[in-house]
Amino acid sequence: MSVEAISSSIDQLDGATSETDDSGLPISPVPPAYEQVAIQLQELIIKGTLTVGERLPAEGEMAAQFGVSRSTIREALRGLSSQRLVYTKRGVSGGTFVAEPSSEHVHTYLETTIGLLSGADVVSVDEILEARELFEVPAARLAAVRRSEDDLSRLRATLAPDDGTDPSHGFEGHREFHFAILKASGNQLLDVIAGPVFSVLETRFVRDRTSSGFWAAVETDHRDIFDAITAGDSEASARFMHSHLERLRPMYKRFDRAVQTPSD
Amino acid sequence: MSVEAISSSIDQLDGATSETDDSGLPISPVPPAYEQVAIQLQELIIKGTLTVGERLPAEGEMAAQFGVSRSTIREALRGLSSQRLVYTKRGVSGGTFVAEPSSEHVHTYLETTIGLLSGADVVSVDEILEARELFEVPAARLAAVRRSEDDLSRLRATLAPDDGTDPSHGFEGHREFHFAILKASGNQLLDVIAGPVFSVLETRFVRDRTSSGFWAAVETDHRDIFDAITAGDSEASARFMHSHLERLRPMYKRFDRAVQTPSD
DNA sequence: AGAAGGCTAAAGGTCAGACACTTGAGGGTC
DNA sequence: GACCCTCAAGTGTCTGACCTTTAGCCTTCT
Repeated sequence: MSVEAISSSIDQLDGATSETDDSGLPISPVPPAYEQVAIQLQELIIKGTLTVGERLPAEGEMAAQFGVSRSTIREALRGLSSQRLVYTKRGVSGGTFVAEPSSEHVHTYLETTIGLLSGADVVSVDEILEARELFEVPAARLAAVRRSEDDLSRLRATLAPDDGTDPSHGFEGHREFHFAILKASGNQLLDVIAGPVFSVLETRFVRDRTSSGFWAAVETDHRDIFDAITAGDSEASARFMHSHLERLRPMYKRFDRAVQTPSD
Repeated sequence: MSVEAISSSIDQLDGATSETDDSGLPISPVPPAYEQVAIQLQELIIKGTLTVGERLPAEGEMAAQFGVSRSTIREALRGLSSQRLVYTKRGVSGGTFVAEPSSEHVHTYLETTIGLLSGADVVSVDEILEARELFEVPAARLAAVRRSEDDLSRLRATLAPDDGTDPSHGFEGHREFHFAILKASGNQLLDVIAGPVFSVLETRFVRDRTSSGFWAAVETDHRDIFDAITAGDSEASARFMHSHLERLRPMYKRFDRAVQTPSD
């Protein structure tokens, strides 16, 4: 699985001719060398020829193996590392290593990308809101059945302290509560996908603190959901989450298109 | 919005000191220049300072603006282009341009990443199967209400022709059918998210053709769902989809962990 | 006049080689 | 035995050159 496996899997580059062409013409533009290298390495990683944590050959060695210059190799690696497929370490024990897939990276990527899709009007707020409901209502249902003690205390921590109605609590508490629900759903894939959808709504559409009465109502909703989850009542939990999201909906819609305030 | 906007937003690099540190120590490792450049450009794109389709300055110009070499700029750009934030064109009218966000790219990325997450056992098949059900059942429900004529004919095309029970139809037809349902749901976000989840199941867990009796049952399920969608009966549609997925479930589980067959 | 073909310049793609910086390890000194 | 120094391997960065691609322009031939 080490360097030998790599060098045996490598197609030396010279005048590669790919066979598919978007425009339907028989000719095909040769992709740049850095891209070919990146693709080959990516395949080795995806197929599992290169295992997680494994160290790739040094840049210079790879350059020799692929028959390209070190700069080309580096450009390929930059692409892979920005996709979190590899990471690099400096120093004598340094090198390029196959990265461990992490759901956090996916979260970051999705948040950025969904934000861009919505900013470019490829997807509408309504679609995001609908998707959110599709994700979070089942999440609440699952959470009621699966929540651990840790989940419960995490949820409890996001609720406003007592009845003090701490005004500063609203926004952050709301955020944390919903993330905690997703986590408590016990399905990491749901968590990692629904999290960014929610984040985008929060960061792109909610700007100002709304009236304190509003946050009080939100808080009440949260407590209802929390109680249902604590009681293990999945249907009530789903129902409360549903009506909670209905209450929130107009808030997001109101701020739609009011983004891009040049003041940061 | 052009070069001036960029140069005014650029932090010339020399001895930048970031303030956050994972290990909690007061010192902080300075990220490589290419990364700093990439981050700055990424922010300009996300914030909308650089608009879609806009051309960035030539590599040489940016190198001068950032106070780094052209290689460093290029490494930064490779990272951005592998995230599909920018793309490059060669020739006299060439350059680096801000890319239009596309749901296809998201699909590709998610498929790769979810595949890796499952390959590394970060998420289990059960989680993927559960998430799929969470996505596709509502998709079927929505499709029944929203499907256009195009959607219907696309769906119809994925069904086996008549009763010929074309044996080769099974797998591909199944694939197409589910994608068509997602599309017919009318929610692109749901489509772009659920699509890769389904793809991963198909490409990583289903390998062999199962018995023809199995595919016949699948075909019957598909027709039931199709009829319900055609009739606009959202609840029936959801119900049929649900039982269809229950039928499929053991198939995926059976092939779990039987991956990594070295024969390609 | 119009079409075909070649010239040119701008911009990305690639290369070679050098040097700087980082970091773990081994060895030497007190 | 603890501390410091040096060394080596590897990534990070720079320089400067040359190649390749491509659109527009210009020339030339019909």
